[in-house]
Amino acid sequence: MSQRMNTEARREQMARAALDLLAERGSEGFNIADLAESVGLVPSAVYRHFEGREDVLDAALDVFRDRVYRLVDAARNEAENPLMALELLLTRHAKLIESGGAVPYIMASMNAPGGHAARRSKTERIFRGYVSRVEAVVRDGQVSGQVRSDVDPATAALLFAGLIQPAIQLRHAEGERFDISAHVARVWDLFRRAVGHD
Amino acid sequence: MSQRMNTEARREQMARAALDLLAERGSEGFNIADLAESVGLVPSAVYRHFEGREDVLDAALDVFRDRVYRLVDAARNEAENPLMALELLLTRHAKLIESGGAVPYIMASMNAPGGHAARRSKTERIFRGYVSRVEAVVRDGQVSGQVRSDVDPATAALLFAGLIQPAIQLRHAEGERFDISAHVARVWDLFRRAVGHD
DNA sequence: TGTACATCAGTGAACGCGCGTTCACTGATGTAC
DNA sequence: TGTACATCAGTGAACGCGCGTTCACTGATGTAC
Repeated sequence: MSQRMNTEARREQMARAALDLLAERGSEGFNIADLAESVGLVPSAVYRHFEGREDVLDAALDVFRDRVYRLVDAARNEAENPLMALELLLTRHAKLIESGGAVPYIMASMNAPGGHAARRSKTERIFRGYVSRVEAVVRDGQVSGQVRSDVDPATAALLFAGLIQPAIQLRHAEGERFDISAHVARVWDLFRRAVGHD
Repeated sequence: MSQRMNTEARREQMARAALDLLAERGSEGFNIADLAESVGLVPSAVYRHFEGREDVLDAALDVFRDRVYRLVDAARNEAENPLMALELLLTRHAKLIESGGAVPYIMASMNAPGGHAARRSKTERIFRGYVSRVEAVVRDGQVSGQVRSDVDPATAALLFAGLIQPAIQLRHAEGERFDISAHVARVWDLFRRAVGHD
């Protein structure tokens, strides 16, 4: 028998591990056997802590949501002004992509059609939550005068989300050869010019 | 016995049908039984024309590739100048999304991690081909003077790809309530400001 | 402080469903004479 | 123009693998007295 844990701690651990697997292989490739192995247990042990596969994915998405939202909130709190908050958020996304962190890949894969209906609507809610948080930062930028007042915040927020998504894909395709940080720096210049003054 | 067809015609028909199913349900939800049904045949009939599931998906991606590249080429040929070509391409993407066409959804889902290795590398090649075609249009724009010469064409092309991707996702999430055409018009203004003069 | 008992996380064997795939067959269509 | 034959697209039953899920069990850990 492996190391015993109380069910709350185990659920947490498994949800995190599931998120990592999700990032690597997508929901299509995610399976209970691999999840169990990644935490050193046997497949049936998973059912001590989750109702089933979908329940695991649901918990993984909760972890994902918390991480993404925290990423935006942290950037907003730490930066001196709204535009710098967005720049900080963007470079942190880039860092996560470089280090193989799960968050960006999941965000990218949320575009995919199909899959479990409830799970799909959950990822959509998470994405909308992300975008509306970015939108709030854009509004801050308008108040502070950094962002032009004729810019539609919702549109700018979606544009911001679009700065990273194709880059994630190229990174996945070309690996190390694609310099994410350099790309992000260049695309940030374009974004600033799009929403800023002059 | 259903309507007989020679194998070339049937392959074509099935590849197209497979692309539609792929757009609706993703590769995860795609299955041979539904494909067969959608062309009025029995599952085993599929194997008269394809080696197996992956072979079907491969053929569907060929159809997809041809359509996407043709979309870019057509916009480039029909428009008066490079910037108008990109605008035309963008509005056509929007139209396709509105009408539920397969192309945009597949493009979006190409971000997803996991899946068959060969298939994945194929979608990556297709995406790179798309981006490099857009990049060529951006270069044209620099030659014609519409696009600033300090803009990196590859970066601008990725930014362009990012204009549509998040919109596809919101459209999927919010359905009719999300006005894609209006969004695309607004985000185009931002893009033009990002890469154009003043 | 030690013993008896209850709880509950982890195990391993087995089940069963979905689904891709195979194969011997049918019968329509096109070709040779 | 009609008959015999070859070809080959479509059929349906059956197979088998992968994988999610169940369940009776084990034994570690924590609690009551």
